[in-house]
Amino acid sequence: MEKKEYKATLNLPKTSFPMKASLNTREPLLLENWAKEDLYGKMVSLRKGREKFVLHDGPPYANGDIHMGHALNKTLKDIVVKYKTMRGFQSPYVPGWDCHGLPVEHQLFRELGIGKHQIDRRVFREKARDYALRYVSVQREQFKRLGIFADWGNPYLTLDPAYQAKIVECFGKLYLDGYIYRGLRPIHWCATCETALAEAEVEYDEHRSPSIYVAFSVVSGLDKAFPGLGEAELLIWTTTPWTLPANRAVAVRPEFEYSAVRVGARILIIAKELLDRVMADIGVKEFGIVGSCRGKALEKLRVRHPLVERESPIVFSEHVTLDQGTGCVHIAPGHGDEDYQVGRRYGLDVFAPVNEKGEFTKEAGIFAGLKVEDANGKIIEHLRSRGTLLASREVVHSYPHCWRCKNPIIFRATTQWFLGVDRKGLRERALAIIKSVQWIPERGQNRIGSMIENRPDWCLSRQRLWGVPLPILYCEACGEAIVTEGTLQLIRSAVAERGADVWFIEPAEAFIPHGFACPSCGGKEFRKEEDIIDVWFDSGISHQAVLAARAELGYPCALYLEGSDQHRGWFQTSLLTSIALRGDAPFSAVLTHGFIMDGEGKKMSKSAGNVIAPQGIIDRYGADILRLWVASVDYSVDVRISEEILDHLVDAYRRIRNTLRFLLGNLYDFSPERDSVPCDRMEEIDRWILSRTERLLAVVTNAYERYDFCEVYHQIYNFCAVDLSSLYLDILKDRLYTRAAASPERRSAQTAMKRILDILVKICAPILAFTAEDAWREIPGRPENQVSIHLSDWPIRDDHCVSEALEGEWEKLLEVRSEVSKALEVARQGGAIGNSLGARVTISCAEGDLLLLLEEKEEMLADLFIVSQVTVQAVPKAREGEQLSVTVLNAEGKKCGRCWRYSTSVGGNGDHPTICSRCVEVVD
RNA sequence: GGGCCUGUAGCUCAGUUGGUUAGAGCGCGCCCCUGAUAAGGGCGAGGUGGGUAGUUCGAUUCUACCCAGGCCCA
Repeated sequence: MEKKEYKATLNLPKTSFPMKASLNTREPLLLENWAKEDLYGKMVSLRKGREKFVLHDGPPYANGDIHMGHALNKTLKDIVVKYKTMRGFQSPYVPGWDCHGLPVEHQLFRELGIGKHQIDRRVFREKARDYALRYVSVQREQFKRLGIFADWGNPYLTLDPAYQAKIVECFGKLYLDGYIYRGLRPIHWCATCETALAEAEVEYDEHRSPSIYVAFSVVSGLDKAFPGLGEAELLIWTTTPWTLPANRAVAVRPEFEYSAVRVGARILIIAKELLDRVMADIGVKEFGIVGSCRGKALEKLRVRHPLVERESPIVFSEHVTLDQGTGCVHIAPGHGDEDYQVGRRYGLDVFAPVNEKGEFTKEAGIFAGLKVEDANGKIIEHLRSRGTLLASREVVHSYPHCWRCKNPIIFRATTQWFLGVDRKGLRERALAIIKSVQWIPERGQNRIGSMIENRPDWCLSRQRLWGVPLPILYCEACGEAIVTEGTLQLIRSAVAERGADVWFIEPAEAFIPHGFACPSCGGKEFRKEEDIIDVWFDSGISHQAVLAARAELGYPCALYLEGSDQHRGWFQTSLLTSIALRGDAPFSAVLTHGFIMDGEGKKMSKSAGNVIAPQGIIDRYGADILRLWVASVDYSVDVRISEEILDHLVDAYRRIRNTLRFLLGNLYDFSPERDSVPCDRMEEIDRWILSRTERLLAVVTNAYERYDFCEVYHQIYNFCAVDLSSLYLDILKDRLYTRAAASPERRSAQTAMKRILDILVKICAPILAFTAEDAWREIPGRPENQVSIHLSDWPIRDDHCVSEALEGEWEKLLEVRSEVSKALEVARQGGAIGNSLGARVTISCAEGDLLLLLEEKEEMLADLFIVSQVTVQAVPKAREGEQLSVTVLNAEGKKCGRCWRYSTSVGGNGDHPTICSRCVEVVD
């Protein structure tokens, strides 16, 4: 027989699982196939009656294409859902979208090229609805392309009439339960957009403001603090002179020390620690301290308003600091949140003589009609003329701006509707319930806890167009707010039937029960509230509109999974409403992830030009590469992505894919029922790798349970690269290819490979959703009725082949193998050998346990080292550290033309003069 | 400015309850193979552990400050 013909007698790998993935063309075909099979539907129905694990989707905003943040978030969710499904849970996943709110309004106004007052509300709302629905469908297709399994045909949308009705219902219930109140309160207000802004709608940016020092002369009580001083002035510092007309107090800190300082003809009271800085700032070089006291002693003082004829009290506030200013802080409860809080404590008047356009009202006296920004100059002049101005300059500092129009905004007291966080002990209950929720990572508990502890009441009203109306009516006669079971019932059913637009179509009477009269004055005429509800309320009650409303889900659910910014957003709004409405948290656990950064750890932005979009990654590499990236990073902190990182993932993917391919390729003639070899009759190395594989399964399963996907990734990857590719499979080639196809040795290897493949493909499946599916379909002996790996069960651990002792021995053998490799490399570099099969290795080992082990395993060492011959030699006990030495010589005999190993038996058979005796047996 | 968080080889991650020469895989360099072949294998070189100061016999691991970056808030 010729050399070439011997090749035909080998069992070389065969598989239709291609080396080249071509994910960008292959994945869409799988998606089509999954859709045709209704895989999501099957996934849910397969687990009917099983224990539930519901991950509740936080609704992304229906605006624009999805970005990496969306991709990360949805992929993490999908990994969880796929894993839990394989574990046997019923894990339905209903996706949602947040459809109302300012972003849609902004985009739409931009597209239409008009402003808030230039369009009919009903016409605008129709357009807004179309706009949101357009992006729902854009994003839905983009999410599907990522391989996310979800109830795409039946998502939840906050603009659905049923959802809107639930918003009305929840608001109504909270109202009737006493959580909602109407109050005058300063809020962020954009005078340009003429609207209140939510906290999330405020951006901080540099702004140039006046920086002035103003004296408030003490009119009474001075003797108590500074006996005998006669007269003095409290010095304050502010960057918003326009808030001075609304001044209602001056705040100090009781524990600070205050000095009375003579400056020229006047005596100023300033916090002692800030004295030098203030004097330098107002340009005073000479001054003398004439008295000193604690802030506490200032409490009974009254001071004269610097602009108008009135008096202000001194109050205490923790927010007075020594960072800047004078230690005396001007308080305008109508124009600042902290001021408001202080004012509430002291019963101060919430005064804000500024209208919605940012102009002073007639209550502001001589400043009436001026825009507040423009009034600063006039106010400063006025102070100067009254002799109360000590210094005036300008300062550039961080200042709130409107996220839409980018103009500086103001704090302005307006009538708003609030959810009282301290009503009925809500805050305290929330703080307690937080402790019973599992936060992943744990620091999330601390984070949301301190936020809830400090958060102000929730302003629920918005002066906008696109949202659900506040279901409140007012008596025309007396202004009484009307919210009753009766009105709510009418509103709720009208909204459920016709959508929230009905509020703006029908007259107020449509929502008034027959014969109803104002309980306060008996009035019969009513008008509707014009404001809408904050969109955070929309998504915040999804636990009622979705979890509680859909039988397949259920309230509460197992997990919320969002970016860490949602500690202030959705987690909190969901928690507060859920506790108020149902008395408990809507989730058992909350998992958060970080944000996407570029390769340098900087945030992505158009202007920096470092944006990487998911669509680009999918087009170039495929969704599985993106999914693998998601799994590879530690999402508990910010994650990075760059071309370099993606390149590495492509390499890693290829390694995993080729490992699967090699396993598949060597199982083409293996029938599990017919050919499996029981564990006790397997080759030792096969038992060893099975032991390792079971260990991998245990470690990976545990990592999935902890949502530690990057551990999963590293374990799988290292197993493929190290245990399999460079070791086990490399050694196995000889046996697989050259032994008789049905020999026990080869079947033993295949039995192991089949088990490895089953496990590997399944533990990859939640991550490599597409690749695992393709590989799985190629596995021999798979039950025909299972249409998808995603409908299969998680592997059950088989302890039969697990052996600590065996793994322990092998750890030592592998150390020897590493020594042999080094020696082989030296021989190779010296040109003595090429392929390691050209070598004969002699191991000299000192007497001891290792020697005994090597002698025991001597027969298999040549296979283990992939050389032709191995001899183990005992040497006398050597010095420490020189237990082992390896000698490499050319192999004995001739190279077998079939198995390529060197053997003295080559030439021994007349019929087959070019092959070794072992191969002769196989060929004959 | 405040709260929370991050900073270990080019990359992704380990680890150290303070203790001998800080690990893995990839990438990189050199080499081998050509029966996983747009694959496979071997060897090797890479880290002042963000910086400074302190506590300690000893710090990457503890403390303070600083720098860089992130989320949230002001």
